[in-house]
Amino acid sequence: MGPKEWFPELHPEPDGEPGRHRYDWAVTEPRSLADEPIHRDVALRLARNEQRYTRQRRTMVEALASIGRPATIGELIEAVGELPISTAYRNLAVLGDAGVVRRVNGTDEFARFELAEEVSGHHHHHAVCSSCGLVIDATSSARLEMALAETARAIAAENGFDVADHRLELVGRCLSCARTAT
Amino acid sequence: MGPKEWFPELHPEPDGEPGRHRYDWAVTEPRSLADEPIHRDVALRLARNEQRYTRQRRTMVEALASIGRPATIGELIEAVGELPISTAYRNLAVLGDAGVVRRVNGTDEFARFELAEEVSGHHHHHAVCSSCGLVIDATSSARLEMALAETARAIAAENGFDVADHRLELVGRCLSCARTAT
DNA sequence: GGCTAGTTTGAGAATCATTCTCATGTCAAA
DNA sequence: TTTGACATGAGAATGATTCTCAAACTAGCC
Repeated sequence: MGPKEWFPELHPEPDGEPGRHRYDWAVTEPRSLADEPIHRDVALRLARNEQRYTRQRRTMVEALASIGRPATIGELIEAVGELPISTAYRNLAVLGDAGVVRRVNGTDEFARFELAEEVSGHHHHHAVCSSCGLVIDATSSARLEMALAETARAIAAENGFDVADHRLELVGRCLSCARTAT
Repeated sequence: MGPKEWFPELHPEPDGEPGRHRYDWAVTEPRSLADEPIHRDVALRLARNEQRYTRQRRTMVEALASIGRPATIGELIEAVGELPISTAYRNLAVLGDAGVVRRVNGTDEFARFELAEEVSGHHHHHAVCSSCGLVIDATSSARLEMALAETARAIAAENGFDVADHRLELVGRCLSCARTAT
């Protein structure tokens, strides 16, 4: 198919370098790659899987961190700005394998993604809006968390299931949908 | 277009009635329609939505009840025997609107369906296998259930979310996958 | 009994989120 | 700089779910 134009309108050739294009996802800034603890952690987890922490992936991690709740693919792409769908899904899969992001199933048909608790350092549960599908983080006190863990442990013992984790899901109406009657 | 053959190989014309076909979903047994409490309840809920409790739908409800855990479309079809996919999805939607069945999201890409707790009378939570996606019911003692409800209530209060329900999900390995290493 | 209106069904087409393909660009290490 | 391995982007493919519509059914009326 010959040398077709590849993303030319978004990334024109830099001046003085004909034939060479600029790519946002190039890993060209070693200085700032690990200047934040979270990025250092992500880079380490990716390295364990022999994966690179490219600029694209860093942008995605930062977008997920800034959104602060499980984000759909659309929300993630919007937050990042330029992000092809195929790359978004592929990198989410890579980050998922590395234990950096976790996939969250809500009530609608859209998958949502959030930073894993081990990366964000933010243990939480989820409140799901049964009307619009919005998922927000729900934190709890240490006392409540202990009761919940104890409950989960006992339920697991009663049912003979090899439980590694537990998740509490609160189903109801988000503030926006609660305002709009029915 | 024209009068094409419609499902002829599965439901041949009954003897002596040329031109007439037999359909499994026909509502032709009023006697046994409501002879069980659960069927009476389901019929009532469907009637509230101006929907009929056809034989197909009753078969689906019975299959869901007998499976005893959230079932995938494939499992449901297998349990029923003859059940077109389109009819299965449509009736699950109808039963869902009537509050008879509930959709359960597991860890894999398959939606699962179970009888609503109001119909089955069986309050429970779910244990999800992170390996194969199997979802089984997990019951808990009254004491644990109270602690869990209290926890959910407090978390909801802390986060200002209009919570109507809560669900606990235990993630781990099912017995079958725990046996098979890795 | 038959007739009519509205409902349910089944097969296949359509939808659409997600995954896959592959040519091309980029990185890291000699 | 060369080379091999990995990352990317556009589009095609996949596949669960939903939609379409003609045909078959039920309920209610005569």
